[in-house]
Amino acid sequence: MARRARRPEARPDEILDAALAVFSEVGFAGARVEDIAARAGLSKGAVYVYFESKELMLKALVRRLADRVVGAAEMLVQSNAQADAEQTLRSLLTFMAMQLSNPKVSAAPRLVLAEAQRFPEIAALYRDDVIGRARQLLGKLCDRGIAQGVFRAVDRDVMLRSCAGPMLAHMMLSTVFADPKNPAPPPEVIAGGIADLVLNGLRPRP
Amino acid sequence: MARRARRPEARPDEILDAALAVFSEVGFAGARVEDIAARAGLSKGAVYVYFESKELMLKALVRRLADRVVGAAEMLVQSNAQADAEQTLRSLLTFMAMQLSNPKVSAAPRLVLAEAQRFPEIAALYRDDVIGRARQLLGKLCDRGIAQGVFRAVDRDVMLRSCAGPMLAHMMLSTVFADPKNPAPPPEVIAGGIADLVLNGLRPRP
DNA sequence: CCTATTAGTGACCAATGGGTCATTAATAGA
DNA sequence: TCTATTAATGACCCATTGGTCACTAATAGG
Repeated sequence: MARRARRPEARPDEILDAALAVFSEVGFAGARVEDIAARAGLSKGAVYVYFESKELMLKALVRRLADRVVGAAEMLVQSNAQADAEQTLRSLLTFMAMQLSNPKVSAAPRLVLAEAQRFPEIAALYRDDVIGRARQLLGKLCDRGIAQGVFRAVDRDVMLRSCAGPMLAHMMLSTVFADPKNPAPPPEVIAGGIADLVLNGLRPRP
Repeated sequence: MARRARRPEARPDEILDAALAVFSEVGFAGARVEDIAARAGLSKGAVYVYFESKELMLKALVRRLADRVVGAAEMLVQSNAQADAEQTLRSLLTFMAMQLSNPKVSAAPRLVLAEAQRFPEIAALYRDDVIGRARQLLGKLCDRGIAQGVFRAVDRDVMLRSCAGPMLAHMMLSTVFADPKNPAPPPEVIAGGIADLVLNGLRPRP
């Protein structure tokens, strides 16, 4: 086989990209290291230069990905720190729904959902680094809304489930369970509808 | 090994029970037919008397399970056909949240979420037999609420995501991502909170 | 009892795939 | 240009496991 250029610095990331693609297609157990290597343009042996085992690849992958979605969400909330909480939450929900409609973005959380049961360490990592931060973020936003008088008091665990849940459902429905015969409305419409419902739900009753 | 009594009629169900347990612990690809057999109190060979292959076991399993949760939900809505839509939806949401807090009940949907990507046939089956029916059910309930003047007009796809999503999130958070250090409030409290928020969200604005 | 039937067994086969390592080739430095 | 270093290869090893099948033993019927 044609020998490829030596670019050791770039390898780990390339391998992880390939691993995410393969894992999310056939699952962790079903993925062959040789396929991951091939997709990264390497031989199997080279993969083991950078990662000790297939399982450590999975962990590195989750660690690398944990930041991306939540990080972007935190950024969005922070940059809207002055705006009213209602508008910020609407932007956040819309942004998330749009992101998660993209199979490439949703591949990572989908993979975690699929494998968490089998790898308690990964479940714990995700719980602390993604779910925990999302809960914090929503909690703070919620406090702001309450202070501004636009949200009523809501438990954080209820808030987390009520905001993240529809996003999760939308992700699954627009990727693995997408029905070519009955296409759903475009994501921005769905996202807007969900935001309307949740925001209306958060409004204090007269 | 001690030979067990011959009870051919009961075998398929016993094997599927065992398969669900093993699949949901280690995933489909990670499950060994021999382990499934052992858990059912049989040898590997016997399993192949009843199921042609491991994959057909998975399909049979999903088919058998599809009914259970949605069937119960449909029953609940039907038996409350006279009551007001708001109260019915509250009961439905609470019932689902309680059910899905139980790892034994949630094992099946969790398994489907994990494997659907890899088995398009299973994804299609679940989409039609579970998600489709849930969408119908919520749509009808929604129509009733609108007719009674207690719900405002909501798109069915938004309704599906906004109702099923929090349940899904609750399921994942109370099983795979449960944090022993920060226990969530009891399920009935969470369920009530979610129902409050969603119902308030559905109320027509003055 | 004796025999026919069939549920159930478990040794075995063949393929698969994670992981290793001796070897090769590309580069850096002198 | 020559040598030392190291990125990368791929043939190989071997444990694992889906699936088969010749055989065993429990039951049913006469």
